[in-house]
Amino acid sequence: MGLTKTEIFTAEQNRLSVMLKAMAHPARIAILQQIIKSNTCICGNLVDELGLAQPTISQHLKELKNAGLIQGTIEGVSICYCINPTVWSELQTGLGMLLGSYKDIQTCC
Amino acid sequence: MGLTKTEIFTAEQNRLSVMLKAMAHPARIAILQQIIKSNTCICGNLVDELGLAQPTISQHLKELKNAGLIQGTIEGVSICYCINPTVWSELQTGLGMLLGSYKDIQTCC
DNA sequence: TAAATTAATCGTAATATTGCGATATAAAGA
DNA sequence: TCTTTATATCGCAATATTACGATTAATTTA
Repeated sequence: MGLTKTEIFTAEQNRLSVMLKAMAHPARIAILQQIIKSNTCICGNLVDELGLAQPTISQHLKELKNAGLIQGTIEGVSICYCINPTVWSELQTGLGMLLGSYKDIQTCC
Repeated sequence: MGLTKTEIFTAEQNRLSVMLKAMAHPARIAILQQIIKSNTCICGNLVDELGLAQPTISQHLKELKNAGLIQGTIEGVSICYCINPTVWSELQTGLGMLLGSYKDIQTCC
């Protein structure tokens, strides 16, 4: 298989899982942190900052872009990436709902 | 390959990515929601609630347990699963740092 | 126009994930 | 003890992910 059965879940569950999967890699977490830190929008210097090859970085950027978390605009020869504010707040809302729904009161387990 | 280069990232980045990967599947999101909703700790009725086979559910539970997000205690014949409060708050902190570090002020992209 | 720079894409190898049928394990009840 | 019930594990097939060398595409500069 290797194929996720998305049809038996809600659109919200599938959407959140797509965003989480995009973030579920140390390189992509590092990329997001870099983009946020260097608020001038980072370009291809990610290859220098992280220790991964250029095609690998490019692929990780693509996945973040596919999930909608980041967006890129052409800036001359290089490309300027930044957080997509809309999707970022969608992520915050979705995660907030899930994480916040648990209240540490149960004495069950 | 298929193998993540964890050695070039920080422990925090790797740890967060492990927790996110555990959550990055609609079935596992659904399982977490069920566990939280039925605060009496859910057991094997997940198989009925979700439309997945028993071995598949068992495997998803294992991955959530491996990431530390849930814990299970034997309750007679069945097993009682619940959220691990410590790891849950670790996750909230880690995600809060990452998500909160972005301020929507940039006019860059 | 030619060279340089930057980033995407192609192709491939190694490994991981997903899903499930079949089977094993372990505790409870007859 | 034998059966039932609840889960875990094994093994497998299909697919996805990760990483990167080689190459391509696009833009800027000489």
